[in-house]
Amino acid sequence: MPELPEVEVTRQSFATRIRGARVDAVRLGKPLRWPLGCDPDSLVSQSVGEVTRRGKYLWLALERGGLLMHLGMSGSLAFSTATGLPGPHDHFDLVTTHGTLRLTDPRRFGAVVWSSAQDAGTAAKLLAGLGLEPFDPAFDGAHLHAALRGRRVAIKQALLGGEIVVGAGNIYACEALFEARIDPRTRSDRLSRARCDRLAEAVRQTLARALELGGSTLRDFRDAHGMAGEFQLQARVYGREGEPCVRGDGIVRRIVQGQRATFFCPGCQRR
DNA sequence: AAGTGGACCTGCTAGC
DNA sequence: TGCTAGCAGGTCCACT
Repeated sequence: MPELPEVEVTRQSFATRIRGARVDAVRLGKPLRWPLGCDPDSLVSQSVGEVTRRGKYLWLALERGGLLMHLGMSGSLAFSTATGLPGPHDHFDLVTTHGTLRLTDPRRFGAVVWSSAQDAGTAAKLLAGLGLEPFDPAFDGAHLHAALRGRRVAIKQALLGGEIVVGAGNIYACEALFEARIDPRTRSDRLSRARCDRLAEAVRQTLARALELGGSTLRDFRDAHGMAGEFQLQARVYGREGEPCVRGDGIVRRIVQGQRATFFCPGCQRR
């Protein structure tokens, strides 16, 4: 579910409220993608610091380390002072003096991983090798062009890979390629510098716009206040197979790349 | 090294 | 109405 905008919207919706709280209890549900990596009780009494984001990961700083959180495909976080009894898909509760942070994740591709200040362990491995943040000024056409050199994969898959730029998942990768008028099947190393300029800009614009709108609500995305996003109303190609292109250049097609659906307009998106 | 496909898990929906 | 196949926002890992 959550791509960068959804993760960032989630972060913003509880970061300030949880800051300075003290952990009272931790409750675990079913196993997530990775084990927590510590005794849950060892988190109790630690105070909560900043909540930051790297790619689609959230980092919740605690006194002696922190928690690296990922929402996977179906995860969402809620932060509330009136958290009810856990349901079948509630797999992590961080009960604090300011409220309870709860991860709900039906498919359990998400994760919450402890990382101590001394030994970052699994968390460090997960963050290693991530590409630039899309809003980092260093992410531009020149960077993209250089990073794509020698890569023969389709540009769509290079964007999704996350080693060049993080944050664009399946929806926003499709949308950004549409904005940049680039065929998602284009071989990465065949993109001119000028097209890389356009694509880098399109990635930033697409993510920024989704962020302003509060993220996507493809199914049931909610931020930690329970607010729905509105980007779905803005998707120009994603999920629009068979519909006329909004530019009027053809009919939106659906293909499969790397076992993921890709939507694009063969009329205005060129190789 | 880069590319490919499988794996993880559950819920929803389209189609029969 | 009820069952089943197929699909879903991510990304790690093993293998070629």
